[in-house]
Amino acid sequence: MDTRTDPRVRRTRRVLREALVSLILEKDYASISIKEITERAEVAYITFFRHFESLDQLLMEVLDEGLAELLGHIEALAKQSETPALETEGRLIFEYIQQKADLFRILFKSQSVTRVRKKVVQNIAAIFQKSCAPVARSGNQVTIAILSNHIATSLLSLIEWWLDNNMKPAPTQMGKVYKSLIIDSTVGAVSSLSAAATQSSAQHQGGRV
Amino acid sequence: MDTRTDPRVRRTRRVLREALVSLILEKDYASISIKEITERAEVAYITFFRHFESLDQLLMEVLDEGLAELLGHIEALAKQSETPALETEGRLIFEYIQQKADLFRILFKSQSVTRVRKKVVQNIAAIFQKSCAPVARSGNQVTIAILSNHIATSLLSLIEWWLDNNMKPAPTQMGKVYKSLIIDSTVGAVSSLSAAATQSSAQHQGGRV
DNA sequence: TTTTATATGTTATACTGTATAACTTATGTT
DNA sequence: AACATAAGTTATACAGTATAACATATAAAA
Repeated sequence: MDTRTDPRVRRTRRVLREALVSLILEKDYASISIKEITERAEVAYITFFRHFESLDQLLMEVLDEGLAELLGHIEALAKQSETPALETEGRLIFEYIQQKADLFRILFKSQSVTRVRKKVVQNIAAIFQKSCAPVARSGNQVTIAILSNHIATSLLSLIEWWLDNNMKPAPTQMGKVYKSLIIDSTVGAVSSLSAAATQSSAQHQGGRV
Repeated sequence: MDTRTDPRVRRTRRVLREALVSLILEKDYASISIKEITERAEVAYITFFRHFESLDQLLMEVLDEGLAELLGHIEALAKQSETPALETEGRLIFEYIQQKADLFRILFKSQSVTRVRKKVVQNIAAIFQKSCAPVARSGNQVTIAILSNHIATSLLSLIEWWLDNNMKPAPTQMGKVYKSLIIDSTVGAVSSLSAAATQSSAQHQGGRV
C-alpha cells in the first residue's frame, strides 16, 4: 500500500483491519461475521468483498503486518551465542510483545491458528536452523529439524503462556527463562542426540547385510 | 453410552462420529457441513440435532474418547524418573500414536484446535505438575507452572512434528528424543531458574525499602 | 474548474447452511 | 400384539455469503 494508492482505498482497508482487531479482542473469532465488521468500520457490506476474498485473508493481512517485526527480533536473538547478549535479546523480545500484546493475543485467539501458527513456527524454525550452522555438523538432518522445531514451538508456547498469565513475570525474568529453558537446554541435548543418531544409522547399515 | 441405551441411538451416534472422522481426514474441518456429515452417515439431516448441539460438540466427543487413553500413557510416563524406564515409556507413547495416527491428525488438523489444544495442554501440564513434587521445593510456583507448561507443549509439538513427517524416525528413536530434549533438558534448567527466582524475590524485598 | 475515472453506497437477489416444527414410518421393548 | 420412541419426510424461518445493477461521492487530470 504505497502512497500513490487511492486514499479512499487506503482508508477503507485500514478501517476494516481496525474493525476486525477490535472485534477479535472482545469476542470469539468464529462468531465474527463480515456484516459485523463492515458495520463497525462504517463501510458498506459489499465494500469488504471489493478488497478481500474472505475473512481469513483480512486476518492474515493484520497478522503479517505485525509478525514481520517479531521475526526480526527473533533473528537478532538467534544470532547471539554469548550468555549476557542472549538474556538481553530475550528480554527485548518480551518487552516488544508487551508493547504489541493485542496483536499477539489475536494470533493465539483466532481460530485460523492451525494455518497461521504452522506458518509462524516454520518461519521461526528456519531462522534457528540457519543460525545453528556450527552445531549442525555434529547432528544429522532429522535431528536439526527436530531441534529447530522444538525451539520455535517452545518460544511460541512460552509467549502464549505469558500472555495468558497477564505478562506477570517481568520481561527480564522471562529473558532468563528463555535462555535456560529453551536455548541452553536444547544445546545440552544436541550431544546425546547426535550420538544416538550415529548409533542409529550404524544399526541401519548393519541390518542391511 | 452403556449397553442398556437404545441400540438405534448407539448406532446413530457411532455413524455420525465415523462420518466426521472420515471427512476431517480428507478435507478441511472448516469446510465440513452438518448436511455433509449426515449424508455420509446415511441418516436424516435433523437426526444430527437430536444428538448434538453443534459440529464442535461432535468433534469434542470424538477427541475425548481417544485422548483419555493418551493421558493415561503420559501419566505412566510422568511417573518414571529412571533413565531406562523413561526411554521405554517414551517409545510406548510414540508407538501408541502410531496406532491411532488418524485420531491425532484430527486433533492437530481441526480448527477448534485453539480450545481443544489448550484443554489438552492443561491436562498434560497438570500431570507433570503433580509428578514433579520432589523438584517443586526448589522452585517457586511460577517456575513450576512454566516448566510443566513447557513439557506439555513441547511433547505435543514433538508429536505434531512427527505426524507431519510421516512418523519417520522410529518410536524407539523418538523416545530418546523425548527423554533428552524435553525431560533431561527441563530438569537441567530447574537449578538455574530456581536460583534466578530466589534472586528475583530478594530484589523485590530489597526494592520495598 | 470542469471533466473523467473510479471508489463507495444502495437495493435487490440467489445461494448455502443452520435450526426447528409437524407429521409419518420404522424399530426396539414389554 | 401393543406401546414407546427413534428416525425419516417435508416445510419453513433465518442468518450469512456473494454478486449484480445502478446511483452517488470523491480523487486525479484536463
